[in-house]
Amino acid sequence: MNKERIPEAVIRRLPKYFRYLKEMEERGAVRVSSSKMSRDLGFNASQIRRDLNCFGGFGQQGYGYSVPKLRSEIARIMGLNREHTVAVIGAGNIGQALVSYDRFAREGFKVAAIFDVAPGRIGQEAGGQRIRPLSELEEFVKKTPVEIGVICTPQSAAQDTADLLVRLGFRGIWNFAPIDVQVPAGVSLENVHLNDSLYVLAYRLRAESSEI
Amino acid sequence: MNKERIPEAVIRRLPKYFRYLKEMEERGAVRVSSSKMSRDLGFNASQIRRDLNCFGGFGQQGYGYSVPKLRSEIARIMGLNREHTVAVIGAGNIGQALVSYDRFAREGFKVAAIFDVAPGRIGQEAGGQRIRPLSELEEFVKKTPVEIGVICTPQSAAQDTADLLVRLGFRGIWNFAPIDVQVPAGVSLENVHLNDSLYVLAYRLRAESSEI
DNA sequence: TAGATTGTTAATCGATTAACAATC
DNA sequence: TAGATTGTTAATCGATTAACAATC
Repeated sequence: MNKERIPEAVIRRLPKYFRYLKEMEERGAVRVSSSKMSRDLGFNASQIRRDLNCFGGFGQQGYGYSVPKLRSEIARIMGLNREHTVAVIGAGNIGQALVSYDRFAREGFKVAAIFDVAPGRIGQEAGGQRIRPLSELEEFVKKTPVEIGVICTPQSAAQDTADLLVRLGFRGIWNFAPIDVQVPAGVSLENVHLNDSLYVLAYRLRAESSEI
Repeated sequence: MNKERIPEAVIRRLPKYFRYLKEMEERGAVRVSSSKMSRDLGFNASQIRRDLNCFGGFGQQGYGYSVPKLRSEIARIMGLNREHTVAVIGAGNIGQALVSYDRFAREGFKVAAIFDVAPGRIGQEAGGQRIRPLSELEEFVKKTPVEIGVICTPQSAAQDTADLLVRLGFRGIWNFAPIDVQVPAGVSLENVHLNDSLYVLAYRLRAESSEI
């Protein structure tokens, strides 16, 4: 077990391990070796053992890893062993889709409420939730603590929304606006950037077609 | 200019350069230096010069880079100087949100059609498009060539959908299902993994709270 | 010309992979 | 015990950063 800072690359691989182990467990597997994981996930076996050892010695020489134990350890490391509460800011297409997307709820991320500023949207329904006026957010979080704010506003409102969420004590921000919002240290942030992903795809299409 | 393979890390930074230069151009900036970009983007200035030099010597000693020229070069490199056609497979929450999201259309990614298999969805409207039966996809792409397929199906149908898209000659796949789909060489693929991003956020929340 | 800034080589840093002793 | 596989150190690889000559 390594007590140093966890490299970003390792953190980004944790969800892959988790998804893999969850599937293995559902299929009834009880043990797995780093070499089997290597074959299935396409990561180097040394890398897998090294990654897992950042968090503790979960394996056993000569045997490998216990699938249920390793899955539950990784869930614990990622904080997936408890529920998270989420508030969605912006009830446009993406905001509504996220509220309606039951997969997140099934994985423990519960949408407590969805907010918007547009009078035409306030009061409408989205995913079984009444869309509330953003002006009620402050009061709402006083009654119902919420950890994660999801920014689904237009780009122009994204940074202001982030500032508001920080001021109201949100501890994590999941940003879908196509801009890197800035938050102070202590607030966790994931900028999603769907656009960037599409741009990278366009790049590859162009590169594939022009290089041969 | 460097004729070797472009590192993945450089490709992932291209969208950031593009967004930045677009904004600079809209504000009327005509020149920019690597050191100014470094301050604004938070990348090292050497890295920026090195990145841009992968594709060509776009700068001028003593002056820097022309904003409009660099923006248009990067647009060309990423294939953003032309339109792309897109078909969305799966008219659930995310599929419908993507069809309705006009930002993609504004950036040159036009949704030609949206498909589903559920009788309850077929014939309904989403973002001004009639939802078509997936069985019509083959016929559709014969008449209207489509480059990019967007997988918005449930996880269980994702790989089959990818296989179908490959068979029908799609050149790029943008996958929103929470699984790494496999495609043969020559087909470009971006797995989005919204879940993974949320898991990483949960990890950081947990790490922030337990390390101090 | 003098000043500025690129393009590019060299140095550093960090991440990945290989190797193997420890041990179940 | 013998075989298997981890945990961990050492070697390699690649990406980032620093330095500076080239040159506008």
